[in-house]
Parts: sequence; C-alpha cells; structure tokens
Amino acid sequence: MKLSTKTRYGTRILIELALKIDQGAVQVSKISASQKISVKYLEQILRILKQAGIVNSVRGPKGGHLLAKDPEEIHLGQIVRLFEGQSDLVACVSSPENCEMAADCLVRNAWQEATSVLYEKLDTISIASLIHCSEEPNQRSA
Amino acid sequence: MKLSTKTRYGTRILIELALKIDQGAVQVSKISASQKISVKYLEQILRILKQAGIVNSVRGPKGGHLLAKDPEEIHLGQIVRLFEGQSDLVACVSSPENCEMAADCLVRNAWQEATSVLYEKLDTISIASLIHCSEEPNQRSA
DNA sequence: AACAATGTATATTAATAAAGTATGATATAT
DNA sequence: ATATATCATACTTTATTAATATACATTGTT
Repeated sequence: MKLSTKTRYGTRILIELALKIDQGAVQVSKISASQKISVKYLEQILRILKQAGIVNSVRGPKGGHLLAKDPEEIHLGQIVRLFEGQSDLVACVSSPENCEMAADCLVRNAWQEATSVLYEKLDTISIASLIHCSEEPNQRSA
Repeated sequence: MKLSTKTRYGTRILIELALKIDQGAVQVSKISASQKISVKYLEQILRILKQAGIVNSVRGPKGGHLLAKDPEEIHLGQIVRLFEGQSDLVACVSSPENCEMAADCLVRNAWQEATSVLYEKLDTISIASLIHCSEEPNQRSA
C-alpha cells in the first residue's frame, strides 16, 4: 500500500515547477539534474502530467515545461489519483464484478469509506501549501 | 496503492471466524472452501494472524483456528498494518535515510499526515461492526 | 534552408514484489 | 499406531513497477 515512484516524483516535479513559476519553461534536463531522475523517465511522468492538464510544455529550443494551473489549485489528491490509476484501496469498490465474493463481502464498504477519508485529506493539501510551509522561518536554520 | 490480497483475505478470514465464533476451532480446509482460497496460501495468512495474537490454533484432529480476541477488539487498522508491513504510504516517513532528497523534501510531512488520517479511520472499524452491519434487515432481500 | 535544441511517443528490458504451490515436519485425538 | 490436523520453509510463477532505448516531431536561431 505504498505510493508509486511516479506519484512521488510527479509531486516533486510539480513543487519544483511551482518554485520556478516566474522563470518560464523549465527544461527536462534541468529537472532531471535537480531531482536526480533520468531524463527518459522524467519525460514519461511529465507527459502524464501534461495530459492531465496540470503542466504545459513548449517545444523547440528554449522550450520546457511549466505549470498549467495555479499552485493553489493543484492538490495531492489529484496527483495521487492520476498516477495510482485505480484509486481505490481495493479493486472491487469500483468494479465489484471482478470479485466473485463481492455479494457476500462485508468489508467492501469499509474499504470504500477508508479510501474516501484518505482522498478527502489529500484533496486539502495543495502544492502551494507545501511550498509555503517550507518558507516559514523556523523550518531551517540560517 | 492497493491493499494486498493477504490483507483482503486476512480480513475475510477473520470475519468468517467471527461469524463462527461459537463453533470452536474452524479447520483450514473449511475456510479454504468457503473463501475460495487455496489451503496452502491460507496457512501462510493464518500463521501471520496467529503470530500477531489475533487467532489461536489447535493442532491435531478436530483442530483448527479460532479468534484469540473479541471481534469488537479487532480493527481494520491492525490488520492492514500487519499485512502491509511498511505501513506508511511512502517509505521515507519512517526511514528518511533511504531517500537522498529527504532533507529537502517538502512533501514528506504531508504523506505522513495522510497516512495518519487513513489509519485513524481504519482503527475505528472493528470486525464486529462489519458483521453487525450485514445483519441489518435492509441489507438483503428475502 | 539547415541545424541544433527541445519535447513526444512507443517499445523493450530489468528489477522487484506479490501470489501461489510444493515438500516435509510436528502435534494430538482416537 | 495412525489418521487428521497445523506448522514452517523453500520454490516457482506471475504481475507490476521502474527504467532504458530508439525513433520521431516541433521550433527558434542563424
């Protein structure tokens, strides 16, 4: 029940783009260097973020990627749902037909509720809030 | 970010044992038949549950497994923690040394909070509550 | 127009983890 | 004793995730 690296990387990428929001398009090679993620893997992740409308890209020389939305409007819930694909803790919540025990399964609804609680929490955390948190004076010395 | 089959199976096993709580020890072969899980796989899962003190077993003829605790005292949080092993959504929450970016990772605390919310919810759901829910009259027709 | 810098797309491989199976041992009621 | 059960570990298979490789498309600069 762990988050995939794509989810974690994707979140870090968005934070980097949010921090560099006034620098225009950021090149994949730059993100690769700062996040220590291979260029090719990064491209896959950025493509997913782009298709979801979270980032935009500019092709050609001087191109790169930038946020398509305000950091206030990007929440962890959206990112996790995007990368984890099947967003339920158990598949039968959204596809009961895949489990032959579904009709008698007393637990399904409980997993459903737990899933909801988790996403409700993740939906309250924006990229912007993560950044602001780090800017508070007590967080780091000197 | 799915629950493993061991977690799901384990939960169903505990429900079955709770429903048969007045029948004494239930044999692995019986559980295997009703839950449609292979005997050998089931034995692995039961061993984990036994080591955690959630079930007891009786060896030899007429042996089997039974709950070691009141169904009211067994909660989904405990089961999930038991089978998912590493209970955090991301490993760095409990082991920051595994991630070289940990010092600068703005997200770690957020994953931590989401994890907590999820388990707090799971800790409120007991095996007993799942069973009682199914006994409400409206759940099934005739 | 040519070129180089950049993103786009898909296929392939490698690594890891999960799921399931097999073999054999140990305990105990009868 | 013997049959019936659980206990323990090793192994195999399958699925998923992570990462790499190859080829293509777009665009600013000259």
